[in-house]
Amino acid sequence: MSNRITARNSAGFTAPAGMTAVPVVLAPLSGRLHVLLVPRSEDPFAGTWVLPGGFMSPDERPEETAQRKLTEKTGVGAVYLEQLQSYADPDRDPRGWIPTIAYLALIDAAVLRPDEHGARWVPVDRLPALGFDHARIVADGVERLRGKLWWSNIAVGLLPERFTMPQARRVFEAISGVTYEPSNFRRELEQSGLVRATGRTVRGGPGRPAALYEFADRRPAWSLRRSRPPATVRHRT
Amino acid sequence: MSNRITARNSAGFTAPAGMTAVPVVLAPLSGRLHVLLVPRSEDPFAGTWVLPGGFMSPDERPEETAQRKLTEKTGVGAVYLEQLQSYADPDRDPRGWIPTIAYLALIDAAVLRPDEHGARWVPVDRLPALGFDHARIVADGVERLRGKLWWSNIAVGLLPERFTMPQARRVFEAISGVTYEPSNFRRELEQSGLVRATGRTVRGGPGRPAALYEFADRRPAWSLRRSRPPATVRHRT
DNA sequence: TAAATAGTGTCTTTAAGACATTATCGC
DNA sequence: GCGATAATGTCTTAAAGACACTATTTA
Repeated sequence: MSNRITARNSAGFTAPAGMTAVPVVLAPLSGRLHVLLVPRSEDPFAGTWVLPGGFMSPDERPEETAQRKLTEKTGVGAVYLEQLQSYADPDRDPRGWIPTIAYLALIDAAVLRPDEHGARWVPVDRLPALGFDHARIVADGVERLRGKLWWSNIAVGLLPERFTMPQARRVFEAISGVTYEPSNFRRELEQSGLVRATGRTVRGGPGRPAALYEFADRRPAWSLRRSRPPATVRHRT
Repeated sequence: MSNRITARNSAGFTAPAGMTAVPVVLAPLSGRLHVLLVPRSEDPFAGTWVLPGGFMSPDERPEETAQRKLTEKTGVGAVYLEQLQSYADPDRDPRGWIPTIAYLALIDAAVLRPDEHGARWVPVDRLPALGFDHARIVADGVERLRGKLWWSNIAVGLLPERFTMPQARRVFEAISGVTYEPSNFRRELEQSGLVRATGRTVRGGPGRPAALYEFADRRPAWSLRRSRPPATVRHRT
């Protein structure tokens, strides 16, 4: 027996049963990259963890759906939201033909709040079994974040407005899973053209005060670093 | 008056009126990057040029739709097909709520055939007015291709199975719009780890015969070149 | 003043830029 | 042998790797 939801449009053709949007919310927590999951109470996949997505309404742009679902589950807006990709195989959802558009959503680690609504932060390398094709979607989100980390200002979403080099370094390390040599890290990030010193410093614990930096542009942007497709012709006789 | 198509699912909710897939078929032709367009005869946008997409059926994976539409229009299969992204704003299609998934499709310049079915190759920097949001989709496709050119083996889709360095160089130049210095081009492409010499050569016109290369892997892969996120810690006491 | 943390300077290594030179064809 | 095209070699320049060292804080 199949109790799949079906749909038909006013021209008589079969239509998708619905359309969903899911944010893959990532944040570095205690040195490791985490993803925000919610428990699923209904079938299918009751009892598993899933991404906090939901159905789009016909008057909503998909980013709005992703943003709305995120806010409902965490109370925060995403600092950074970009489309990941769509998953539309006919059998990806047992309920019927329901394509989904996945979004990568990044929020400042500082504004994270303890779980409400049962939502939970889970390390991306320790995922439980997820419902639907959400494990694949999380993997795609992590890959995108890692891939763009040094080539764009995507980290805007993961750092506060002003931050120190060591702070940025710890965030980058949590995402990439490697340990950077501090002085080279500083040089690379400065040379990337993505950040600039504010001239201010912070002190707190022991040690020399750290200089505060900010992103030159908080809108999505690519790194200015020139590494580097092959040389173009300059002088040729 | 609105004659938009609407749809409702068996659970009583509004559903998308349909779902489409569109391939952005790119190929270098006579030194310039071209995109495959078809004339649109029906409203909306009758008389404009559009991408050769079409409606998905409920039992079809979206890549299959994109591939099928491509074959219907050109008679060839894509060598390379990757999802670009989705466009799902409620008002993107005057006919109704019809999200679309766009695909980047690359085909070997050698198997291109003269236009059939009225399809036409148009230089991407000389586009006429396109219907729907297809101008934006083409731009996104071109950007993706350019962005991945040196960092992946995406050029697999644009070159024959065996190719010479000058041949590859001309293809790369058509895509990026710059002129590469031949010997450095060779060095970079060899060092990328993406291609290897076959040991064979071709002769034809005048001049020294060119060595034939092939891609080490024809499946999607990233370049091995190490350029380069900052150094990781090696020796620390 | 010691421990802790942040920041600077610099030498080495590697990759890219810019050619000049050499090799091998068809005519 | 000559023009045409492909391939190799090499010197210069720039960026990344690998630290040692200096600067400021709190306890």
